[in-house]
Amino acid sequence: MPEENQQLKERKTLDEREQMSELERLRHSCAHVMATAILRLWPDAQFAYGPPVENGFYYDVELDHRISPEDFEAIEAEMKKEIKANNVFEKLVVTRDQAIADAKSGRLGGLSERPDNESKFKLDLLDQIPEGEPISYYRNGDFVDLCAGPHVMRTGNIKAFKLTSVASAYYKGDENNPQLQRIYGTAFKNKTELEAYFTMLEEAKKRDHRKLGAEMGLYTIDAEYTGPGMPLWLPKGTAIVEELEKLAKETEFAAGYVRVRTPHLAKEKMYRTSGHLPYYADSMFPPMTLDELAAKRSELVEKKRHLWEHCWASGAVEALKLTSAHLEALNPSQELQLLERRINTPEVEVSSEQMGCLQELRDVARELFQMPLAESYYLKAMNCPHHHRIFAAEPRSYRDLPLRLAEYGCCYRYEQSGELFGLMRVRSLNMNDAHIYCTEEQFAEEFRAVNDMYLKYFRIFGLEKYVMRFSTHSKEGLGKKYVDEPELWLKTEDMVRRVLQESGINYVEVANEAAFYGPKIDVQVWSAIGREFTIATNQVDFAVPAKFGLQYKDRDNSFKTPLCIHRAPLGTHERFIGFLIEHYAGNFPLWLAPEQVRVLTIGEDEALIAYAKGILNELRGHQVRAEADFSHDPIKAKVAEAEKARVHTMLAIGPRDMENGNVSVRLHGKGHQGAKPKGEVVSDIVAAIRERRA
RNA sequence: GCCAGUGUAGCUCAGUGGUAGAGCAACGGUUUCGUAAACCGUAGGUCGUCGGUUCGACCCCGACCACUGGCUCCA
Repeated sequence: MPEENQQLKERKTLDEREQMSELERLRHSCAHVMATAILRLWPDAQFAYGPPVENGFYYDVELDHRISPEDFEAIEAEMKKEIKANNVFEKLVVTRDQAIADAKSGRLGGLSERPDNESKFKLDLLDQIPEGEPISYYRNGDFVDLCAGPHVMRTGNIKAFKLTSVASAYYKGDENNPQLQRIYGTAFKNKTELEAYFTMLEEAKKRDHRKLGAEMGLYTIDAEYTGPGMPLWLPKGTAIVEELEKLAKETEFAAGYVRVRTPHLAKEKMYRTSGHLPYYADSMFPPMTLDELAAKRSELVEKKRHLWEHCWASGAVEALKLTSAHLEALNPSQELQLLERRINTPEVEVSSEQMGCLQELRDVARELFQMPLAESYYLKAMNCPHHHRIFAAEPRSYRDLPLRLAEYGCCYRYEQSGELFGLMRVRSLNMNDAHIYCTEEQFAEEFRAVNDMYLKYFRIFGLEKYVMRFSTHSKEGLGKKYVDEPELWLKTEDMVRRVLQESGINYVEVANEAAFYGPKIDVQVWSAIGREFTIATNQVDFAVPAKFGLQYKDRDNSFKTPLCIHRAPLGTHERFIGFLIEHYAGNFPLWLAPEQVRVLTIGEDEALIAYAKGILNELRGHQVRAEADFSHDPIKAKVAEAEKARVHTMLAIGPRDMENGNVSVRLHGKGHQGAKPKGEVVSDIVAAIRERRA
């Protein structure tokens, strides 16, 4: 099934291919033109896949020469020649035998036949084309490629294109396959659209959370001392973190959640029991092994080895009728038992010297056996097992359910080094986590309530576009990728599907991407500039509570295992704030702004400063994050600095304001709002924060 | 983890096989001013780290680290 899915994704049906938009045709055609150009420069190149993608196209190529952006100019120049030649994209339908012969001659994905350089990827692709499906080539000039099309009419139709980047990719996405160079480019109907696209990219760059995060002093990543992927939250960033926590705590409290706190570490047994270790050990930090007796232990092991040797030499072991093969198979407990038994069996005849040696050996073996074992602790990569143990901490009745345990717990995941990305992919993460334990009857309602909470958050943050990706299991993965409970899977997935349908949530179903313990829902949202983010996840767990033996006593006095819903609507602080930075372009609404208000004085009159301080203190008394700028700079400079720092509200105070009991208000990015009575301004600010106004 | 690219002051960037430069920020002073930047001065860098080549390396070479673009992964 995984392979099948992969292929479905890569190999569109002919019908689907006919659906290609005009822009996709153009881009796919541009990929052929790029291949043509690359072959002019490096005739040995072997091509694999070259599809259009969301923002352009790519072509995967195998080539000894490492293509770098410095080569783009030359490739683009060759592409321009091919475009200027205005060759027709000509479709040729061939027989399978013909295609195989052409691939073997190196003709497919080439400018001519290439003896000793067969079109190996094309041969493999041919193999995947189902019997009976027509096989076609597309030819432009000398370049002939195995391709189902469709294409634009002529190479000259490509009016605006640009190569953008080079990356590597495994053939068919499988790391066991050869690694190919993937050359990315994009193409548009005309130059204006191409330029608009690059302008949009520039915009996105300006909103990049890494750039804004540094500029605004929200967080820093100290790879040298703290470690890569482990952000340090600076005071300004912490202000945002804590606002989000406050929002989550208030929302969850109102929805009947209770809060818990759990340690960052747990013994190996925790993750053995939960079943996470076999699946995720690689993405956890390696365990810390606590063994205070390590030195003593190795000393005893050494001593025991010597004693065994001595016993062998003295013949004591033969007297016990033991072979070395026999001994090697023993574990410490068996070893000890065996020694005890033989020593205490009267009919075994050994000399007193031999007996002394055996007894000494037995004593060492016993001491070793009785020593406490080393303990391994893992940094927690998820909160669920800890919460399960809280569930297990006391007897539970059906009257206690649903039990909703919430925690803003810090987890640690050993993400692959190449995977780290600003705040979006980190190794230390704070999750807005909660686990809801409920009965099967309660499940639908609980699940619906969780979804409602997501929608509520979307409104607060002004997220208009979202989709919930509902991931289900595959039969083939049962017992491998997924716990082997076919009926429970189907039943639970049905429940989830029904709730999604009934509550009119926008969702898509994706096969084969569930968590190992149950179906999951990933929440995708789109930022203000239309970039997609997966911010949250919501999972059903029908397996792990049973592994921990979690039970509640039902009405009929029988014990039952609860269902568990894992949910994290705000995902991790890290990713969510990274998303918000881009979404708001760093211009946070008042309630989230790190610096909500800055009081700016005009002039340095003592009475004026005192008046300004009064306002500052009043705001702080209301828990408003307010700062002051009483420096010597002219007001123009103070305003410029505050605007640059993205302070939400600037209160300028000069002699005129003081005389009238006013302050003059300026909003970041919105300019001067005029002077208003002091009290009115303060209560407005406080109300806007309380209501979390956009 | 894999492939490729990048690494000069807190930030944005110049620069050269022969002792490192600018603007902004910082600090000190002058300026007393009404909504995006008054003026003068001072200080700030083992040019990512470690090795190699060289009379001499920030520059050339190698390894490592980090970041970036992808791939793979994502409880």
